[in-house]
Amino acid sequence: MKKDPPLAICSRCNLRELCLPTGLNAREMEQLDAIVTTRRKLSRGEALFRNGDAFKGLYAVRTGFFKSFVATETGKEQVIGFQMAGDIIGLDGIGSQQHLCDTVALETTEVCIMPWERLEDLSKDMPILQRHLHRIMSQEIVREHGVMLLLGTMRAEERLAAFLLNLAQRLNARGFSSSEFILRMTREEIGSYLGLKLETVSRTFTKLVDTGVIAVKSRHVHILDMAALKTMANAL
Amino acid sequence: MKKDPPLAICSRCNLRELCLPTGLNAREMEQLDAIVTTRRKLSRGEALFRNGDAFKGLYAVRTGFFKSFVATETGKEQVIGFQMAGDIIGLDGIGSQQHLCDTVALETTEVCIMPWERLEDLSKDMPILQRHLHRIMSQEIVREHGVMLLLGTMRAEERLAAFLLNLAQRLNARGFSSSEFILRMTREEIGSYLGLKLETVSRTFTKLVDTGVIAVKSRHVHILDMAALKTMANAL
DNA sequence: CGTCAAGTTGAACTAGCTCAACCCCCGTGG
DNA sequence: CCACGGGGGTTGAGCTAGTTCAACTTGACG
Repeated sequence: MKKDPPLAICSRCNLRELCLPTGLNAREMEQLDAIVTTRRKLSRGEALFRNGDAFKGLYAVRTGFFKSFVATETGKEQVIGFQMAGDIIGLDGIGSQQHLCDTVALETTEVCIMPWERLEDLSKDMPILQRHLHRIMSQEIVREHGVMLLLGTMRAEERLAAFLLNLAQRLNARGFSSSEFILRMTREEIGSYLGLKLETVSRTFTKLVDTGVIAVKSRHVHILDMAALKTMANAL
Repeated sequence: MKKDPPLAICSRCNLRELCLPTGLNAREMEQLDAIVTTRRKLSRGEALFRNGDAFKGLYAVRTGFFKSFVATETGKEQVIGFQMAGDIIGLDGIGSQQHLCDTVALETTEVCIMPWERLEDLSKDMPILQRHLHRIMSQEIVREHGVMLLLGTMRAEERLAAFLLNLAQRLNARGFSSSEFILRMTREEIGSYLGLKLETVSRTFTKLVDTGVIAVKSRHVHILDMAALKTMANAL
């Protein structure tokens, strides 16, 4: 974790449109730049924060993948999301001022740290930022509704199809191929997210391969028939 | 839907501590009162809003129960929450300025309407309100993590136990009995929320009755052994 | 008093789980 | 350079929790 005076990078960051509000003037941009004074690099398996850690601010993913999960005393774990470049992490901590889930790097990653106090402060005089924060939180709520729908009503094939589609769309929005990508998570982690056992995830993968919808080589996924995949997911 | 000049009621509302920030001075309280100019009564089955409706503001439940649910084009429905007095409804609409789920009254209800523009505006000069709004959204995110854990990892008995406990706690926080209450939703609605079929919900109820943990007479539930129920839920 | 929605219960079925064997990388150290 | 060790992945066989379908009961309300 290195610390230096304003990096003045947000204004030139290629993830700008993803994690920042649009329509800021130069002065506002400058003020925002001033907030992101710290970055942090993590390596595979390292925790960005743990359940119970004090909440200090939000994190914007610059590179790499994360997983967030909640766990019970009895050892059950539920992955609640995978975050990639441009995603904002840490919203769970705002309410109680401490984190209520774990977030761990799935590979080498880098995040920008945005101290919450300063965000709250700045948003008072910057309506665009205020609106953006509200938007991010609201969208996270909506995203979770989708996951609940998936967990509550969909069958294994539908779940996996929806998962792959979601990944594809998000990668596409970041300028990557939406039809060919590398999974950053294990079958077990996918299973935990989808409410399935890893064996079921594996079997469902081979089922999708057998029907010619995708090609899979370990973690390398190639979507061959996007339309068919969409039909299978048939539920956002 | 009746409309009259400032009802000046928040300041005297017995749900104050639930839906409003604490620590407001008289002037701030007055400003907040001025926001809630409208209330709305609904009867059983009536929709507060539907998926796609324009987002106008948040709703604070005054009396009665609601359910919110998302649905797919293919007819699948997932209940994402039940709201009772003091709960805030409508956060899903902030991001896109339109609602992305349905919310329907389960019985005769009344809500206070809080126009979003005015809330956003007022929160600029009222840090306590700003923080409160952030808190509400963050807590909703955390709540949904709990539901995801339930849907992804728990078995039928655990789900129902967790559901009943949650209801009991929330009713208790509102001054009602935590051991005896009336369910406002059908078995089917409970099932939709818990990711189970109505028959499974019914069977699980009778299982809990047979083991002496609860007594049930149609929608009337009596928790006989709170400790045992907690053990079964064993996962928040 | 009849009707209809909601709830219960039974019996057969099945999607996904469990357990277990096996394979395939890939990195490490001899 | 090769052997080996171990985490991740696949596949099979049997099992089980929960679903499905269907019959029946209960209770609220006009």
